[in-house]
Amino acid sequence: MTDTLMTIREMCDAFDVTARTLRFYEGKELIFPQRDGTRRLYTKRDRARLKLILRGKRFGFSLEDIRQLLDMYDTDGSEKSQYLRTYALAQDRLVQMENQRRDLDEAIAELRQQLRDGAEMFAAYSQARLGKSAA
Amino acid sequence: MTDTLMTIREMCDAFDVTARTLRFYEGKELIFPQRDGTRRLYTKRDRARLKLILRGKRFGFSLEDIRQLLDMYDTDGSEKSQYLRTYALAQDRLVQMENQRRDLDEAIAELRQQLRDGAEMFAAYSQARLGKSAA
DNA sequence: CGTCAGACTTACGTTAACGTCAAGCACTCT
DNA sequence: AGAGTGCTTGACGTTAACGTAAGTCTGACG
Repeated sequence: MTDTLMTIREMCDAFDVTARTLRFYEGKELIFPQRDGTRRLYTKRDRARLKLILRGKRFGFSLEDIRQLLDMYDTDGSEKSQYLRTYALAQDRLVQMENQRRDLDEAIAELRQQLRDGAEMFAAYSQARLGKSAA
Repeated sequence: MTDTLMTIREMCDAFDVTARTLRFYEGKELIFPQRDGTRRLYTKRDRARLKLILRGKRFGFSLEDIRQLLDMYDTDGSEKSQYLRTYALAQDRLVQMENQRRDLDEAIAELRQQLRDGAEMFAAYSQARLGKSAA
């Protein structure tokens, strides 16, 4: 029943991150592994936090933002202002992401148009090599 | 009829970029302003290229990618292989952007869910301060 | 003629999130 | 005991796209 503590290498394999990354996150105070002498031992709590960190990164949050958000899952329910701050943070981020998506959509549309134009421009040169589907 | 040549400051105002940015792009061989002694004078061609550079940035291209793409608009039509390269580059970038868009969608959905969950978690604490639309 | 705004060159600084050594300690196997 | 493997702590390197500061120069104005 030693499965509640994991070595750094086990963590690397489990989460597909490097040891450097885990130490880096520790330096940034995102996780707090125990020590066996000098070696790190990661608890269930560390794993939960790491999961959230990686999810946060997928959201596009900075590590500093994530450090704040982690407290949202962490606080015991008595820290209302903390909740409100992180809630606001998440909402702001959501707005940013939606804007980003809009920009991305425009860019995609514009780029598609460019590709169509470009395709016309040099169609004569490349008919033999550009994929003519089933012909 | 001096309106075909612009000073660096006029360029900054016209395109909303800093002088440093224009010099930087020149260093990267993206634009090639003339000189009046030591001062830069930007031609119509420079303006056209800058417009494309800024558009490329909106697409998320790196400046190095953009330098390649610029040749797509620039070449005289005889450089077929160049066309094909930049065409492929643009298509790759389009795929990347569509993937990015998909990731972003997922992240937005997930974050929205988190916000809903979070909202429930501390609804009791914050009913008075969270926006209750139309009381 | 003095000076003052702008432009110029050169070069180091910045930010985020790690990567990549370097050098040293702790076990373990043989 | 020697060797090897894994973990540790520094600490400097990396990338992109500029920002910023220092020092010089030049032309126009009063």
